[in-house]
Amino acid sequence: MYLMDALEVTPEPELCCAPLLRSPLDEQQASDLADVLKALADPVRLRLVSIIASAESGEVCACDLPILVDRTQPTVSHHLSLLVRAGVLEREQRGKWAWFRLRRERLAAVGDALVNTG
Amino acid sequence: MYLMDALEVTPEPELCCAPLLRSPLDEQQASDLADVLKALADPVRLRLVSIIASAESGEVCACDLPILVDRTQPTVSHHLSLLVRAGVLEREQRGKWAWFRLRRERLAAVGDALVNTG
DNA sequence: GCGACGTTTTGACAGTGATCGATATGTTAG
DNA sequence: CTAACATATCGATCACTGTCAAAACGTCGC
Repeated sequence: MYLMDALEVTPEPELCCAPLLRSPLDEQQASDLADVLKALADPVRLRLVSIIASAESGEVCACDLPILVDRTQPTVSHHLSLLVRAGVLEREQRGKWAWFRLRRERLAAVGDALVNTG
Repeated sequence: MYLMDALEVTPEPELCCAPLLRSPLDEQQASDLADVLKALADPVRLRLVSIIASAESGEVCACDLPILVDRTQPTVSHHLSLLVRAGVLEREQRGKWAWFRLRRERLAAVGDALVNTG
């Protein structure tokens, strides 16, 4: 009983993003979805995501990325941190190196928000 | 035969957007997908899309939108024209009024690009 | 044609963001 | 501890964008 109340209070961890096509979004919902979309709406960041997504091991070392996207190391670092903050990437420090993995559920949730009716 | 060649030359009308997760995007693909995402990555534009998407008649008069999103009429006009240019909305002039409809195929194509593996 | 009304365009401004060089932080090897 | 290296942060610059008021454009009814 008490347990159930406690659980009731905790909002279930929505992956993100109310569905766009079901009903008019309120300002908060629109702002939340816009934040994730903004994180994705950059050519360099899209290339970073696609590179990481198609890595065989499922992860990529940050050290390889500046050459692959033709940007300086600080610029790439900045883009990666935006993607992590948006929940699209996962970061893991291993020794001196930082490795990045894709959070597919999160990307799928954004895709669903754009497509699904409810 | 000649016809088939002619058809072969004409690229089939891609709705948009190479799949993000199948292989590394080249600069052109990334730039194209980023353009559509940029058009969507704004709270006001997302609200406009969601309002139009959930209209019973399937279309909305521009005249009703400024109040609904709490922006001036020129600002709303600007956002609507961006969405039309991005292919997300369709515009139809009817007398003095401009009516807007959602292009669901296009939105679905963007969603697919984010989710599908290829 | 004229006046009223809906819409778009223009011009200006403030805020944001992508980028880089330089510097700081952090980790490992010796 | 120190030197070497990977990454993050800082500061500056430049381009872009959301916003509005004002003006231009288009369409309708008279």
